[in-house]
Amino acid sequence: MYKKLSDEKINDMLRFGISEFADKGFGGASLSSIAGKAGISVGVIYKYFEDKESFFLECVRYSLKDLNNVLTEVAAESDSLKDSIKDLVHTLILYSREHEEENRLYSEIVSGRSEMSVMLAREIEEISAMVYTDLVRKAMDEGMCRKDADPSLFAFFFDNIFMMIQFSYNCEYYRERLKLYCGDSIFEDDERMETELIRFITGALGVMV
Amino acid sequence: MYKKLSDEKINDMLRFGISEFADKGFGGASLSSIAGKAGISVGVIYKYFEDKESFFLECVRYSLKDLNNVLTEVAAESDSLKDSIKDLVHTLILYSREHEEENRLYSEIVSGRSEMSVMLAREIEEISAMVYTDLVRKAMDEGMCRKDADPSLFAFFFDNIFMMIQFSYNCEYYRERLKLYCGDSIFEDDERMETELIRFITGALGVMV
Amino acid sequence: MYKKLSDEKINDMLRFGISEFADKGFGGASLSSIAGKAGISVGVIYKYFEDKESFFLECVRYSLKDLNNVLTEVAAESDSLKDSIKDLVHTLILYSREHEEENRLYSEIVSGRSEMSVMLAREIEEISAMVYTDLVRKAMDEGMCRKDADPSLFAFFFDNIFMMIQFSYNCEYYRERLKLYCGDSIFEDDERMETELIRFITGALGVMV
Amino acid sequence: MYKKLSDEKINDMLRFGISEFADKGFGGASLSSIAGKAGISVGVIYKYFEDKESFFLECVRYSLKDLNNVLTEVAAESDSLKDSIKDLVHTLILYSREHEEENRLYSEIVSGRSEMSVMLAREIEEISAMVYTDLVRKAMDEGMCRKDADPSLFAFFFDNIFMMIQFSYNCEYYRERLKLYCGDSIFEDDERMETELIRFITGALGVMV
DNA sequence: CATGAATGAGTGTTCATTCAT
DNA sequence: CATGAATGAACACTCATTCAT
Repeated sequence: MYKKLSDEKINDMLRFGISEFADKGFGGASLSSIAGKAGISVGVIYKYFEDKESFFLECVRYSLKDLNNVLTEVAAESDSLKDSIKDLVHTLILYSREHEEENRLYSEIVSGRSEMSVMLAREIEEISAMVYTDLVRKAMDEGMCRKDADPSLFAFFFDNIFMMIQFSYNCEYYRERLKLYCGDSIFEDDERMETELIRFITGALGVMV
Repeated sequence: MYKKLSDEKINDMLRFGISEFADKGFGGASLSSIAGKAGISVGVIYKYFEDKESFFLECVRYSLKDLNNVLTEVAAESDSLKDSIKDLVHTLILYSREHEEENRLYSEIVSGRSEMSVMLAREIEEISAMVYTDLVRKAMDEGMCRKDADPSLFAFFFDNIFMMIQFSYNCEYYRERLKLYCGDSIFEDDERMETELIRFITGALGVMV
Repeated sequence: MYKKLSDEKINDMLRFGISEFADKGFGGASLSSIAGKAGISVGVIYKYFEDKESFFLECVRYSLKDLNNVLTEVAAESDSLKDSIKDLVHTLILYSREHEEENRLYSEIVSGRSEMSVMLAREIEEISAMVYTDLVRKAMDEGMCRKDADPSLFAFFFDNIFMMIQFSYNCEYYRERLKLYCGDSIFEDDERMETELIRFITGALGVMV
Repeated sequence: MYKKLSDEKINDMLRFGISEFADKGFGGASLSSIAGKAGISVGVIYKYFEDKESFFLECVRYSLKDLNNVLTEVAAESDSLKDSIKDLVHTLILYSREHEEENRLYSEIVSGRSEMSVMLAREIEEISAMVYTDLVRKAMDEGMCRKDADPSLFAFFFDNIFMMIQFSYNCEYYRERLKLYCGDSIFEDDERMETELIRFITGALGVMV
């Protein structure tokens, strides 16, 4: 009670929010359940956020702020397209491994049907869309990959696979689906995934060796 | 799973269920609204199904039973890998265009968190997993594509892109995301999508010309 | 539970609604408290009414449908203005005595500040406004009362007193106020009230003897 | 009832309280909104008052202390009953015009159901009850009006009309009701109201000319 | 056996009230 | 002593589920 929620509690509020939204979806999540788990009162959520939607959005932002940044930073660092892909794929798999909840929340929002969807898509995907497209375009200009690609769509396809990898490590349906293709062992052999993914993408882009 | 009541009514029950679940999601859908639209009583849903979730699952099965079959049939028909890809991509885009509801429902289940995810993934994805993997394996055996591919994972990546295309034409978040890459015009230029997708996939698989 | 609320229960729902709204006002009344007292579930109120406001309005209508009708009928029955006033006053006091709850609800709505106010005023007051005005006008035409009156305003003043009498028998503040003027005994001497009220009004209207 | 804090702030607290209670009613008013507008903290309200109701009562007292005093002073000033009535009616209409907030608050309390109703009625109505009764009694003694009146009840009826006029200029329901009798124009013709009200009352009291 | 009215637990949200700061 | 963040009970309202008819 009483004075200023400790930073830790505020953090808990968001963490348990993320967890609940990731598990039950926006509609299924209950604010009082979140408050209970975080050891705060329902009212306090409304001190910090306008309503359930605002709170959800903040959870999403808090959760995903690094997600794509990590990848876009990696994309910017490497010199050649080839290295970029290698680093991206490596980071992607690591990230998928280490951010279960964030990735499940991500999967939750992409299936949402509210007006938030448009806003969130812009916020979350805009930068990576630009970065990946530039990556492809630059490689084309520099003769580092096939010349006949449509950079926007190739970047899009490429990002599609990335997105699906994240889900495939973290969301039940996707996990099971990956098992159908590769068996349980795939979850214990990240190197295999990494190698093949690099092959697939460099092949698609016609990356020069 | 069920017995009497005019077949037509049972059909309506499922069709309107599909429509409502696709539009509003599992949580947002209301059984009485569905019953109302189908011209039956709520009670009858409970005669035929255990609870909302069971009914939802049956709607999903009913809706998606052809979804991937269409693609697997196409995959089986063509002789060469190259033709298969061409036909698959063409069919995929057509299908994405013409089965809005099914695709939105598909997106609803993949993000779902029920214990049924495992069962559903098997039911829905098993055949295409096999077919695509075989397609790649056969092409490798016949020397029609690169030799160094892992057929399971390459089929998986390839199916991932297909899945994302379906969502990208039908679900809000994904649609907005595609716009970020290509602008609004992409939704009026299916040929562009088709061409580039074929290029990307044939490139990735190293399909021989 | 289960099939069709008995007519008695529906009646209870309205009666306890009236009682709660009369006691606590629109804002202060609680639908679950009403449901509890009436021995029904909250949900059932929503089966019968759109929302709290609709339910409130129905309670008001149910409660007040006779209120002014009683008076307007009396006004129509008598031949002379003098007799009308006598009968009206008599009926008014009887009614004030016998319809505690209705009168308290009436007092509740007149102090309301919602958009309902305008609608309710029209529904409840329109007929008596016309009847009383006509009563005065007719008496003027027939030379039964003073000629210099403004029939609309005289009818209005006259109805004002009627309204206040209703409140003065049923609402705490008004009751106490009446006591300040006349002492407790006034509540045990309806004849005194009746006689004086007739005198006051006939005097005001200049009724010919 | 309270002690420190700059007098100005205490004043603000009450003034904004009055305004909020008049606009939204007891239930609708929010203490933090009032505190916010008055530039104080909610806590300070609780330092000075037991709870919301006590604060409300103090607002009422502060607001209404002059309300009836104004009229009772006017009643005392004039010599003849006739002049008194003229002056009272004139002042009443002016007051109704110029004290919207106080009058709406007045209407809020009279319909209130708290245990304080009794106390408030005494505080607010006692003096005018005496003054009006004396006015009538004195006029009777002096042969300035009819002899057969019951001074208490005649004063009561007369004050009833006054109260209703106040509400009819300021409260939605009552305003609409007045419109039903006289049309919108009545709100732009105070002279008409004044003239007729004087006629009605002098008639009722049988004031000698 | 279909019906759909009734149930009641559960939701988001508000706000009077408390008391650590 | 004023502050205002935190509390939590209370509200209107929804809807999956039940079972008398």
